[in-house]
Order: sequence, then C-alpha cells, then structure tokens
Amino acid sequence: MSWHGRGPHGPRGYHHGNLKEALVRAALELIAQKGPAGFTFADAARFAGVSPAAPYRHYRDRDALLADVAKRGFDEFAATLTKAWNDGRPDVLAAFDRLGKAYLDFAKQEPAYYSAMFEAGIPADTDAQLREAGERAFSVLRGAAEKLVALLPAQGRPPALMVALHIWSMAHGIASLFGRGDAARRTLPMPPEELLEAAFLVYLRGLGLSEDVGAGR
Amino acid sequence: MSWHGRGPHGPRGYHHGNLKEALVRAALELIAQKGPAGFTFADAARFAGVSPAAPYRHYRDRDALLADVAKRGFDEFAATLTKAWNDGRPDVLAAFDRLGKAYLDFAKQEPAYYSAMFEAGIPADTDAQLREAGERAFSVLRGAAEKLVALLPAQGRPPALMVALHIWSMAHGIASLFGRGDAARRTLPMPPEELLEAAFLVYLRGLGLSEDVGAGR
DNA sequence: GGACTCATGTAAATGCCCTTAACATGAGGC
DNA sequence: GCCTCATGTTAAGGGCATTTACATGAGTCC
Repeated sequence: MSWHGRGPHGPRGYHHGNLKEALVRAALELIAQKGPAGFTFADAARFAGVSPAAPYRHYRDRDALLADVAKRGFDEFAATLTKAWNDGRPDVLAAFDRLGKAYLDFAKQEPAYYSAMFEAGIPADTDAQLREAGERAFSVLRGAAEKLVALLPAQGRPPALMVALHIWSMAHGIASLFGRGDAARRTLPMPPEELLEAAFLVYLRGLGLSEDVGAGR
Repeated sequence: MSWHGRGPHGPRGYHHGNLKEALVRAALELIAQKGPAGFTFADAARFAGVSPAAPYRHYRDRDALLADVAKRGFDEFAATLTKAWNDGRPDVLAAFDRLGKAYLDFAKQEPAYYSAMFEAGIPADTDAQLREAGERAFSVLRGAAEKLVALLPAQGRPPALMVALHIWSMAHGIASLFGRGDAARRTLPMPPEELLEAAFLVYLRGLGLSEDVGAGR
C-alpha cells in the first residue's frame, strides 16, 4: 500500500489513504475541545483535510462515527482497567484501589472517549459492537467484584453483580459530576480520587471487608 | 393585562402574551422526546406557534433557554428532595431511604429536567442563578448527611460534606447509568431503586450506622 | 379618549451544517 | 496496460442559529 496521508495536515493526493482513522482522531480532538454536542461531521472532515461529503464513505452519519469512537473508547477503557486490576495482585484491596484510580484517570485523561461512551446519548441497542465493547469493559469490574466478595464468608455474601454495579455507579457518579477539570464542575473539598477512595473504603467496610481482612494473602 | 395565549396552540393575536413560559414548556416536551441535543430553538418556537426569531426576545440564545430549564429543574428538584427528606422525620434512616427513592423518581419522572441539569453541558459558572439553584438542591443532601453523621459517636465522625458528596455520587451514578427507562440503558438484575437502596445500606453500615442505631430517637 | 412608546412579534437575509446525487480519480487486480 | 470500484469532489436541497430592519398593539400619560 502506498501511503498518501503524510501525517496530520500533510500534503496528499486525491485519496486520503487513511481517512477513517483520521476521522476518529479528529472526533477525539474536537470532542475534547467542545464536547460531544459541539462536534460536527463537517468539522471532522475539515480537520482531516477532506470535503464535507467524504466521511459518508466511511460512516453512515455523524452518530455512526460517534458510536465508533465510543466503541474504541470502551476497548481502551477495558484495557486500562484490566491493567490496573492486574487480576487482583498483589492483593485484592490494593488492586481495587488502583482500579478506582484508573477509572477516574481515564475519565480525566480521555474526556473525549468518556463523553462519547457515556454522555453522547447513543442508543446502545442499535449497535451490537458497541454494546459488546461496553460489556467487556464492565466485565472487568464484575471480575473484580467477584474476587472482592470471595473474601467474605460464604453466607451473607452479596451478589457480585450487584457489587459491581455499585462500584460502577460510584465511580461513574464521581467521574461524571467532578471528574473533568474543565467546565460546569463543582468545587470539591478534596480531589475526586480521594473522594472515590473514601467512598470505596466506607463501602468495603460496609460489606465486612477491611484492610486487615483483604491484605492477608 | 389581557390574555392572548389561550392555552397551547389556542388562537392568539400578534403577541403571544406568555411566550417565555411556553418556550420552557416546549423545551421540556422536546427534550423529553429527543434528548437535550436533539432540541432546537426553532423547534421550540414552532411548538409555541411563533416565528423562529421570537425566542430571542426572551433568551439570548439556545443555551440560555437550556440554562433556564436547568435552573427551574434544580428548583423543582430541591423542593422534591426537601419534601422527601422532611427534616429526617420520623427517623433519619427512613427519611434517608425516601430521599434516595425521591432522587431516582425525579430522574425518571422528569428526564427532561434531569438532562438539562446534568447532561446538557452548560457551564455552571457563567450563570449565577443556575449555580445557586444547584447549590440549594445540593444543600438538601448536605443537611441529610449532617443528620446522618450526627448519629455517630463524635470521634471518628466523617466530614458531613464528604458523605453528602458520596450520596450524591451514588444516586447520580445510578440515575445516569440506569435511571431512565428509555434508550441506551443497560439491563439490570434489579430495579434502580433497589440497587440504590442496597448501596445506601452497605454504605451506612460502613459508616457504622445500622437500622438499630438509626431508628432510636 | 387619543397619541405615544416600547416590549414583543415578524420577515428576510447570511452563514453554517447535514445529507444525497452525480461525477472524478487513481490504486490494485487482471 | 486496462478496468474496476473504493474513495474523493462538487453541487444542490433543506434546516437551524442568529441578526437586522420593520410591524403591532398594550399600557401609559395627558
């Protein structure tokens, strides 16, 4: 394959050569700048240096591009969380703490992905790829929840799925309300990471887990 | 004052007579139908039966209307939460349970308000009215958190503000991820109200609160 | 009661965006 | 070396946001 696109804004021939990827990068850049609402298909085309009609060769419409961005976001997200969780090593509670920090860090470092994933208002049921990517990301949380509840005595053990949903809700709530430094956010008495860590600690204690219980190997 | 607008879509003269209110109602209707992104200023004007330029006599632009809707939403929200909390009567834990249910119920019954408040991406710092209305709503949660932590022994008592932020994050997380029946939502093993109630129970237990402690007057 | 004023509407115009249709280019297969 | 088809372009229709100049009439002031 001969390469036409020579880096962003580089000279090229009639064909771009790598437009689909360029559009995704453009979308990320523009969403990060102006939010998922303030991003237009025409903008992305301009950013990639093609005519406004060119993107339609790769995406049915603007929402399809957004859905693809969201799907890639879930993939990245799942990878990030998987790495942070690291199968619960060296011990489950320490890994769990890393997981929470990684969640918030992703929301802050990749606001464009996070917006596309959770705030763009894409109907998940219409795109199987997207739904599956989302489920893969969630399954990391569910795996962590399973290892967590496994630390508890078998009787009175709460459903791992419920615990996973609680974890997700807390992390998403904090990320969504306070996670991005930019606009529209409230001022906090502590950084979001600490807020989430504290919430996790209280929640784990409520489950019957504490540092003593969990740190034992 | 003689009244021109005779109910929705009723005949009227050159002047509408109540356009501002009509625009807010139109916005709520349209946001509920198509989300905050799929609502246009021109739509709202059409819905109210006026020309596309008329709304500019009442709102600087589309975002200003959205901000007004969000502000009214926070007012309603604060009233709803205040009523549900009822100053912690008859006992703090029962009132707290009502508070959580009221939170989710608001998100479900008034998705248009909730979207405008939390998902429309309005920079809160630009509109003092909006920020203050949001703070009034949050102060209900903070008041509840204060009564909650007051049940705990004075030493080791967590900061009420932090607890309030935790409560808000859990409720918002669940409302945002699972709260609206419509589109883009995941399927749950239990209704959102139960999910939140369970999260609250675990969290309260982690704080050192339980039914026994709280029900005592 | 009548004239005036100003808040509130309308019409028209600009510029941008979304989307489609008809046409152009050239990379890779034969 | 030709041909095909994926990938781009240009042009056009329709819609929305926003502004400007103009129209209406409700309430006010004499």
